[in-house]
Amino acid sequence: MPGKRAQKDPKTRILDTAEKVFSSRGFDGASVRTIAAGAGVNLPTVYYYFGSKQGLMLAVLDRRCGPLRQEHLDLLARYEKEAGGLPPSVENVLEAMLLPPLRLAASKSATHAVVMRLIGRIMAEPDLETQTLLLRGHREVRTVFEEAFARSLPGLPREVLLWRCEFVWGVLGSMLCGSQRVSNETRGACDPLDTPVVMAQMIRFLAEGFRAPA
Amino acid sequence: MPGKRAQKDPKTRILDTAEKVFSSRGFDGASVRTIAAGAGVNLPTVYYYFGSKQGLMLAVLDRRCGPLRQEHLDLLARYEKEAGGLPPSVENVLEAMLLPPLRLAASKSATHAVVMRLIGRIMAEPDLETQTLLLRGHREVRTVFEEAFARSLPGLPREVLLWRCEFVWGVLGSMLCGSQRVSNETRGACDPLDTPVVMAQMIRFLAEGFRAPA
DNA sequence: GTCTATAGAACGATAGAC
DNA sequence: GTCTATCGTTCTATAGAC
Repeated sequence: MPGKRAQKDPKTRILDTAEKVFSSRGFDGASVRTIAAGAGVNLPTVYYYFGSKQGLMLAVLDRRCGPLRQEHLDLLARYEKEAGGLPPSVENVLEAMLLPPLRLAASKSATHAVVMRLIGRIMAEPDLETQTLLLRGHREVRTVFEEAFARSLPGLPREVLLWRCEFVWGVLGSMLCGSQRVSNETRGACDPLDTPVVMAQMIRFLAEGFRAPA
Repeated sequence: MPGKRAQKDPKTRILDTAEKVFSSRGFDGASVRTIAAGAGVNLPTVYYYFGSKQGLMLAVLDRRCGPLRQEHLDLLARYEKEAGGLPPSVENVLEAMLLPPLRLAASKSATHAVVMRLIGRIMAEPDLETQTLLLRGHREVRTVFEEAFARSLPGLPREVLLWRCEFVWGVLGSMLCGSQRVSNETRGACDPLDTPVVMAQMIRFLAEGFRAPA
């Protein structure tokens, strides 16, 4: 263990800074130089640890995606268990889907907050190849929730279910990357970083949508 | 009028190319040089007509936003008239909100198609000032639909209505800028460029959400 | 209005000393 | 592992001839 007040190691400082800068400027808008300066290291240090700008971006995502996926799965497992054999309610599945990212986005520790805006932004990533690469860790979670909804709504045709899952990911992404915009345009009436409120509003709205007849 | 088969004027060619390039690469990822080359003009010609990269982006948006807003208003007015004094159904308001951009996005004439992806992408624009500038033409349309929903759902508290409008714009944006992603991830089962299908799916889902009790 | 040429700065990435 | 220095490229934007 390092000294009582030692700075974090350079690799961590670079990741912390990178997720802030990528989050606020986007991948193209961020520069490795800015990240290096913010982390208090020299430019080649970034390349020593991460090889390239894209490698850095992937490392930023990988650091958060594991824990986030685990939160998703744990929450879903808890509701499945509470339902005891029966499928959990649509509301509960939605909560397992939405709460972990929204809670992270609203986290007061800025280092957790920004990466969620980043994830929202990836959904609008221009380059399809890059986007696919960045979303590779998302596929498993997608599938898990597709199946959870299928159990909760056994009558719903597969195609309709897929559409509705996409709608939910779309709303989530727009709340994650557009929290400032939403707050601005509603003159403060709606703040996506107010987790309890946004959760309640989203779940009520989306649950009814999911239950609409096909 | 120019000759029978004369090329369009340079200004138009630049705008056509710019909306393609901005749309596929994003604002930061696009370069003025690429746009100039694609339009068959030299680099300074772009600056002669549009002054700066941001000026070009604004011109690209302005060219489409007027007609699009008009489509929104015309469609809404038609449904208001058809309802004859009564408020139109939530489904009709949703259609007036969603159809013009989705139809444009699916347009076979590529020059109309791309700008819709671009509009979706603006919702994820990193810089808040730029985003506000780019969305300035959107405010009037936002307000019009807020009021239309308020008439169709008179019992709904204002705050809840604002949240639900944001959810709809969020879903729309994600379908506009993420059509390739959605199509990929559902292995072709859901194609946001299939206008009749996506309209039917969205309206059914979102209308029920809107009608959920507060 | 459209061109050649280029300024001036920032970029991603690397070589090589220590 | 971390540094200085820099390569080679690309960028936005402009000066000035025609």
